[in-house]
Amino acid sequence: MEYKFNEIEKKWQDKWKADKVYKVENNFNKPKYYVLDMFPYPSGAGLHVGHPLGYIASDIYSRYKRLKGYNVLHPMGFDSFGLPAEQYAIETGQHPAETTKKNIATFKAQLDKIGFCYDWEREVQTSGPNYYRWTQWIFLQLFNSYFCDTCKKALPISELIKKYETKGSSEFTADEWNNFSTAQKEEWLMQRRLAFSKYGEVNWCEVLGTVLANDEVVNGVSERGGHPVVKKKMRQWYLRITAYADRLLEGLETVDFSDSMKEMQRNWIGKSEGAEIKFEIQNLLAGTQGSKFEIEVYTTRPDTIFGVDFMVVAPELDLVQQIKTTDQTSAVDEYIAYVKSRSDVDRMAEKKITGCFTGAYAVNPFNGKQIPVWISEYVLAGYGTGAIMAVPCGDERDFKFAQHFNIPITNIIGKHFTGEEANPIKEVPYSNSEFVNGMKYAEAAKVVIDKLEEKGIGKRKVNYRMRDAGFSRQRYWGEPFPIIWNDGVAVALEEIDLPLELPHVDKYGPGPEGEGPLGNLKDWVKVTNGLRETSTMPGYAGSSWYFLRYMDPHNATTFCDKKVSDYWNQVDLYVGGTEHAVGHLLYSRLWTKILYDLGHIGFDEPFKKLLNQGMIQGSSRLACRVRNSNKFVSYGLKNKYDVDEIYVDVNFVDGVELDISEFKKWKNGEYANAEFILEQDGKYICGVETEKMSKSKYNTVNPDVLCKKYGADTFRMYEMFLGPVEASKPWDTKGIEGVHRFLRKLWRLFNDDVKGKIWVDEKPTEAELKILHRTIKKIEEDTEKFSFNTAVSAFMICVNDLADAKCYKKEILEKVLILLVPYAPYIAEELWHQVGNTTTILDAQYPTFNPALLVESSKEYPVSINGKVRTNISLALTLEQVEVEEIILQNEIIQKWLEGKTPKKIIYVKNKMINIVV
RNA sequence: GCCCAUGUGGCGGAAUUGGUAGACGCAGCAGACUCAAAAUCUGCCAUUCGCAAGGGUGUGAAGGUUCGAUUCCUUUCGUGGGCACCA
Repeated sequence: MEYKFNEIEKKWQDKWKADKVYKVENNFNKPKYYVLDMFPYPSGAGLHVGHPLGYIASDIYSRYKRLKGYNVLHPMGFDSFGLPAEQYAIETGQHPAETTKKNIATFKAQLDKIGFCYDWEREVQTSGPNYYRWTQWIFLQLFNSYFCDTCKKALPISELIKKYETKGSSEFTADEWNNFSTAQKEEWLMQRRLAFSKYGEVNWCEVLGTVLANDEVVNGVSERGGHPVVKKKMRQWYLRITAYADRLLEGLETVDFSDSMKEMQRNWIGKSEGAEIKFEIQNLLAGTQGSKFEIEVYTTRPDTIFGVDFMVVAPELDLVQQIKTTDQTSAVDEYIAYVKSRSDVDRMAEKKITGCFTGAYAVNPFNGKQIPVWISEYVLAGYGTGAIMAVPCGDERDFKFAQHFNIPITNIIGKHFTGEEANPIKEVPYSNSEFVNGMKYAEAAKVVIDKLEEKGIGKRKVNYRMRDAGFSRQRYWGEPFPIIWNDGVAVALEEIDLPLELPHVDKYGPGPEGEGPLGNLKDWVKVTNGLRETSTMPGYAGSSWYFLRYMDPHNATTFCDKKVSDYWNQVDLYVGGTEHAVGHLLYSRLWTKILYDLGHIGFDEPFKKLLNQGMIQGSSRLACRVRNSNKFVSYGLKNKYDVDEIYVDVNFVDGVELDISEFKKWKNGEYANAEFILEQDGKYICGVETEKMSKSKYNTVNPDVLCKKYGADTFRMYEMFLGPVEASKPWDTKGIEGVHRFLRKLWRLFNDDVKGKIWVDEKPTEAELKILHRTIKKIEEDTEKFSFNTAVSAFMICVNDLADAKCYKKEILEKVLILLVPYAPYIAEELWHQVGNTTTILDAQYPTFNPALLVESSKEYPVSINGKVRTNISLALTLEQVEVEEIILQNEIIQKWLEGKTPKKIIYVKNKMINIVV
C-alpha cells in the first residue's frame, strides 16, 4: 500500500470538518492556552510560501498544547479594511467589499489546504459591521475618557466635568467653567479626551486633491503622477498615546518579547530626561526693542552648559523670523526656502552638513558668553523645543557642524577631547566649567539644573520622542467615525446607533476640501443635528483589539463578555513579523491598557509572549539574453556576450537548471522560438538573486502547488525544516524531496508497497524503547523552545533508527505518531487509525519521557593533548580524576603523543572531555 | 548618518550555550536491485599533504582571554532589515 497523501489529506479534512474537531468551547473548567497569529490583510495576490511560516509554527504549538490537555484557542481572521482594496477600486471600479470578499475566500481555501486547526466559527473580519460596531464602540470609550495625571489611568470624562463644575482647574474656576458656552466647554474637554481632534500637518497634494501617506510621497512629489506635495494643516483625530508613554515602557518589563523588539519600542517612545533652558537673545533687530526674545532649548546634557559654542534652531520656527539680523536676512530666507523644498526622507538620508547663521547671539546665563545662533535642518521643529544648545566637544553632530562652519570649540573634558572627534563621555571631571569644575555628569547635571531653577530660567524636563497617534484617514475603506459635527462641536453617536455602517459609494475619489470619499455623499453627511465626520479610521483601529473578539466573537451585547476575557485572558503566544514592532503592537498595548483602566477587561498587557517569525525572501532566477536577440546564454558563459538579465519563473527552474521546454511555453509562447547556448554538460544554468518575494520578479511559490505535489504534511514540515522560525531566509523548493522521503519512510514502517500491512503488535526491546524515549525528550524540548527545524531532524533520525532496527511494533510507532501530530497531522491520523484506533489522534495523550531508559554507564571520552583531540577512550561515568589520569596515561596513543614528557595538568570534565596540558 | 540582526562545506542548516565543528536534509559521486526507468537500499562526501597509516589547516578577517573559543571581549569587513539626524 502506497502513501497516497492527496487521498488521505482530503479524507481527514472532510472527516474533521464533519466532526467539528477544531471547535473551541469557552470551557472555564479546563486550563486554557491562547495562541494567536497576526491576522493577514487579504491581498489579491493570495498566499505565497512566506505567509504560512508563522502560521505553521503557531499551529504546531497549538496542537502540541492540545495534546498536553489544554483548551487551546487558535483563531484566524482578516484585517480586511485598508488602502490596497481602495486603490484597486479606484483602478477597476470594483467595490472593496466585493474584492475583499473574494480575496478572503481564496485565503481561506489556501489556509485550509495546509491543515491549520482554526475554529472558523470564531473568524473575525475587521470590515464586517458586526465587528466594526465594536471598534466604533471602543472609539467612543476613548472619546469619553481622559487620562488622570494623578492616578495615572483613564477615567470617564464625566468625572472630569464633575471636577470642573465643582472645583474648576488651574486655568479656570468652577464659576468660570459653569458660565462657559457649550463650545468653550467642549474645547477644553477636547484637550483632555483620549481620542481627540485637533489641527495637524498632513501631506497634501493639490493636484490629486487628496492627502497622501508618507510612502506615497517620493522626493517631495506624489508617487502617482509626480505632483507636488506640501504640508497642510487639517483637522485630524488623534489618540493620546503620549499619556501612556510611561506605562507602555513599564509594561515591557512584564512581557516576554525579544530584547531587540523591546528596544525598538523603547526607542520609539524615546523617553529622555534632561532640562529646558532659556537663553536670552542679545542682538535684537531694530524696532523690536522692549520685547525680549528668548530661545528655549531642550537638552539631555545640562551638565555641559559651559561647553556650549553655538545654538541651532529648527528653520521652521517663527522665532527665526524675529531674531534674524538685517545682514543675514537674505541668507536665512534662502536657506529656509531650501529646507522647505526638501522632503522628510531627504532630510533624513542626507549626509552633507548645511546651516545658516542668523546673525543673532544668545547669552550663556552663567558666564555671559556670546553664543551665535544658527539654523539647520538637522534640528527638527517637532521634537523638544525645536532648538538645541550645541556642545561640539561632546556631541558628534555638533562637532561636525562646528568644524564645517569653523566655529571655535570649547573643551570642557580636558585630555579626553582630542580635537579630532567629539567625545560624549560622562565619567570625567569637567574643566573650563566654573562652578561644576571637577564634577562628573550626574553631580554636574544636578547642580546646573538646581541653579537654573533658582534663577527661574530652566527646569528639569522629561521628554518623549513619541507623538500622539494620528487616527483619521481621508479614505473610504475604513471604519466611519461615530461622530457628528455640530457647529464645530464633536457629538458622539449613542451606543444604540452603532454600528454606523459604511455607506455604499460608486466613486472613490476624494471629497471636497481634501475630505475623504464620504464627503461626496451629501445626503449621508447631512443629518438633523449637524454634519457627519467624513474621514475614516486607520488600519490599526480594527487590529488593536481583535484578539479580544476571538474570545467571544458572536456576542451582540458587548465587544467581549468580561467573564470570557477573564478566562482566555492574555494571548499566551503571539506570532508575527517584526514589521509591526512599533505600530500595531504599541497600539494594541495602548487599547488594552485603556480598556483595562475603564474596567472592561482584567489585564493590561495583551500579549504575554511574542515570537517573531523571519521573512521568507524570494530566490529569483535570471536568464541572460544576448542583447537584441532571442538567444539565451547559460549563466557561466554570459561574460562572453553582451547580455540583459531577465527574470524567469522559479517554478520551472530545478535548482539553477532551467527547464527549457517549460520556459518555451511560458507567457503564451513569448520565448517559443528562443535559442539556447548551453554549458558543456548540456545544461542551461540561471543566475540567482535573493530579494523580496513578489509577483513581478516571478519568484513567488504558491503553497497550493506544493501541497498538491507533496501533500500538506510535507509542506508543513519542510517550511519548518528550512531553519529557525525567527531567521529570515530565501525560499528554495529544492530540499522538499528530503522531507517527503522521510514521510514515505515513516509510512513504510507500517505498510509495505507489496506486502501491505507490516506493523505488528509485539513487545518492544530495550533498544527500541531507547530510540522512542530519546525522541520523546528531544521533540518535547524542541517544541517547547520553538526549535522546529531541529525537531524535524529528530523525527528523521528516529525513523531512520527504527527502520535500521526493523522495528514495526505498534507500541513504539503509535507513540511516534502522537509526537508527530502537531507537525504532520494527516499522516499521523491516518496511520493511527490503521493500527486500530477508532478515536481521533488529535486528542491522544502526549507520551511521557522515561529518563531511566536513557541512563548510560560509560562514555566515549575525547582525549586531547594541548587542545587537540588525539584519541577516544571509553570510561565509566563514575570514575574520579585520579583514576582517569591513571587510565589515560597508560594509553598507547597518548603515550606516543606525550613523547615521554610529564603532563603539567590534566583536565577532566565528567561526561564531557579530557584534556592533557604538556 | 544612527539603530538592530546576521556571517559555519557546493547549498539549507546543527553544535547540550566555553568542551570531539559540520547532526539532519539537499545536491554530487560510486555501487546494488531492474530488460530499462522510477522507487528503494548501501557506501563516500570541509579542505589540504599522503598509496596508506596518519598529519596540517578550517566557523567573514585580525587580535585577546582560557587547559580549551563557532560560542566571551576588542577592532575590522561584508550582507540583510529598520529609522523620526531625537539633542
